[in-house]
Amino acid sequence: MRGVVRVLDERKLDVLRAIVEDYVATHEPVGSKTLVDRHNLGVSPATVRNDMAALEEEGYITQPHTSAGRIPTDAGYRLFVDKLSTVKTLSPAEKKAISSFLVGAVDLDDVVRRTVRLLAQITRQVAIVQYPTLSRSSVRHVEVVTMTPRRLLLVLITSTGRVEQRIVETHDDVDEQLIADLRSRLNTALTGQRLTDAATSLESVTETFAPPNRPLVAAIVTSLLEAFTVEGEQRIAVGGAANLTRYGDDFERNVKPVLEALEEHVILLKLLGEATNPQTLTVRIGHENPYEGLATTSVVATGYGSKSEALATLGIVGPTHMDYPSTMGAVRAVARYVSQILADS
Amino acid sequence: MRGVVRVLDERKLDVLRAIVEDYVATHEPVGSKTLVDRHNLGVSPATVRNDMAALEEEGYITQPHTSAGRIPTDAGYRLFVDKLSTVKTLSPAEKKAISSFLVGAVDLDDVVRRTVRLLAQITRQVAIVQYPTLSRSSVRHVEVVTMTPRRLLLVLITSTGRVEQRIVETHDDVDEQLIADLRSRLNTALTGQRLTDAATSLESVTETFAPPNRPLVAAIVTSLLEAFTVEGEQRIAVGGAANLTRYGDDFERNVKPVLEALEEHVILLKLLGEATNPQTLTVRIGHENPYEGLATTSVVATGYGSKSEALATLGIVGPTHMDYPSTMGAVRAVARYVSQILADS
DNA sequence: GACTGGCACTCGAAACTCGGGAGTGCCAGC
DNA sequence: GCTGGCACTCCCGAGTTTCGAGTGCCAGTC
Repeated sequence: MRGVVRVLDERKLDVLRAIVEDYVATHEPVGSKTLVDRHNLGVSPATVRNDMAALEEEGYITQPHTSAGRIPTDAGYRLFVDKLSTVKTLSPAEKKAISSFLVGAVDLDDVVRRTVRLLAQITRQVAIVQYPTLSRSSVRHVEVVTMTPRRLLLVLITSTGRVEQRIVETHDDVDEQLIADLRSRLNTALTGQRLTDAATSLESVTETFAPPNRPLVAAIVTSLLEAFTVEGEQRIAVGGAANLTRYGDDFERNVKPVLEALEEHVILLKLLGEATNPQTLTVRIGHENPYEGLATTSVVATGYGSKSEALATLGIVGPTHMDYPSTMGAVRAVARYVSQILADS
Repeated sequence: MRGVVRVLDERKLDVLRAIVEDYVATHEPVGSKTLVDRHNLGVSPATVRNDMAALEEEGYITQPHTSAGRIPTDAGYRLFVDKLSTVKTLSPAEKKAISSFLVGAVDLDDVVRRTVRLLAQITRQVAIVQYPTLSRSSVRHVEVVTMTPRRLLLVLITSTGRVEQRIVETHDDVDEQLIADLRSRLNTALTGQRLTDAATSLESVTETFAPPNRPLVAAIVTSLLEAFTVEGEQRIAVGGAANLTRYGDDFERNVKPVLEALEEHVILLKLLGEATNPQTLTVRIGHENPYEGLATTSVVATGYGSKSEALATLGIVGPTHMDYPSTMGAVRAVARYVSQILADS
């Protein structure tokens, strides 16, 4: 067990880096000879073999079977991401493509849709974008519309441009005058409030109404409260599932669980994790993921929103053998551009 | 060529039906012996072989290779769907499951989301649901909200409960009083109007404003017009992509084009086709589809909405060798329940 | 001590062979 | 018109062989 604490020297790290890069490019186990041929390591295959034996001992690479080349382990990728690579910055052309893709969005939905598409396209992975969190935004406007005499539609517009709707069924026909009254009182009480604080303000609104009207008002208030909290957090957009075809074979084991996970937005939220600011990239590799179906999968995510606090998270899901430097660069760049668009000019 | 017009007798049709049912169940070419064993056709394998030869001559079945069993062609499925099968009605338990799945939806988005999920679950195929078409609905309410001094949010609420949003950027700071004025005039002019007719009403609204304000009003009107038309039609929800794993192998050829098509909502809209009333089921089999990537795929779709006119279309996409009677039954049933939910009780 | 060339060994992938069996078409007979 | 019989076809899977990339180890060199 002495070997475990041994410090890996510079060249061994070079070898690991070469292995990761090669494997990512070819998706085939890489042997000592090929490695020396393709990267100019300045040493002989035999030497590389020794280094590889050491790296395997440390758990950074592994052999699919005896007498095959090596492939990186999760730990190998982790070391690569943390120490051996630098996030690639995009070319000016790519940057331009991003911004031209995002301008012209007509509303928040459109921004999110375009972002998903863009992210999927440039990373060639599955893209996931969370809608701006409600809890950090404030009330811009509340609208109450009568659909039928016994059916109301509540519309909540937040400072982030997100629009939430709720249908409320009532037992008795509602009075238009009362609705108008309610609408104005709600807006007076709520406009500008943070959603998290709005709950208390809502209660006091109820009390300003005459007792006979209380049940109706209470129903509406309850519905609004719902809109303020749980449900809203969960909205997510997914795109680029067709990129899963590039996973290679072993469809059943690799692709199926991913497709299943993509249907479960709760799982996706866990995958994306806590929102961070756009400077910080979260990378989860293989088994580090909180969902076992994605053991052959990595997630690259980051927050977006204003500089001071992140509104929500976006990222991609792809095979562990992805091109981390490029992918991370793309995710970060997209997050920054979206933040800009949302902050407006 | 005489054979082409020959009328297939009763037993040959029985044989075709048996072949389709067997192939759908096993996904393996079916031979004369197996067929006689499994279905009690009352004749010998040799006789069935003669019938099969005739059916192949007519183009309803084919052999993957010499000395293998037969599989149905697109034409075979077509005949099966048109003449040889009856749409399966759901069991009471299933019906109950459907309605309990759909009640409790909080808004239109929620209805659509739940419908997609439900449809995918009971058909075990990929489900597609189009949002209620805007053109057939009318304006319930228009809201204009100031986000920042130079940024307005338009919210359009339709009679079908659909909520459209549009962001409008202005060159100058806008006057709150003007906005309030605009809001009320817009609502007076538009509320109750069909979206298709709203365009003309909008123009007249512009003219009621003083010339200095016209540019701003025009910008808003333009944006509203957009919301009334194109973009809105295209909304679609997709779910159940994980069911694609059951397509069997030949992933590259079968699954990839489907995944790609699912990303292209324009293609999906074409696939779903014209909205019909919930009584009429549209089935497109294999090459009948307007998209060549889906040559091994069938689409079962129908309209939903009120009895008199369909609001939009929903349906499923699956391999041509699907269980048509059950699938068609499920699609029809879901469409009816959704129609009910939307029409309300 | 670190690196290298050489060498025997391992073992999966691909090519090949081959028999079994499901399925067919045809034909003569009932 | 249906049936049993029969010769024929040809895919599939199991078993076998070959091939070669890759390895670990060792003795030799700088």
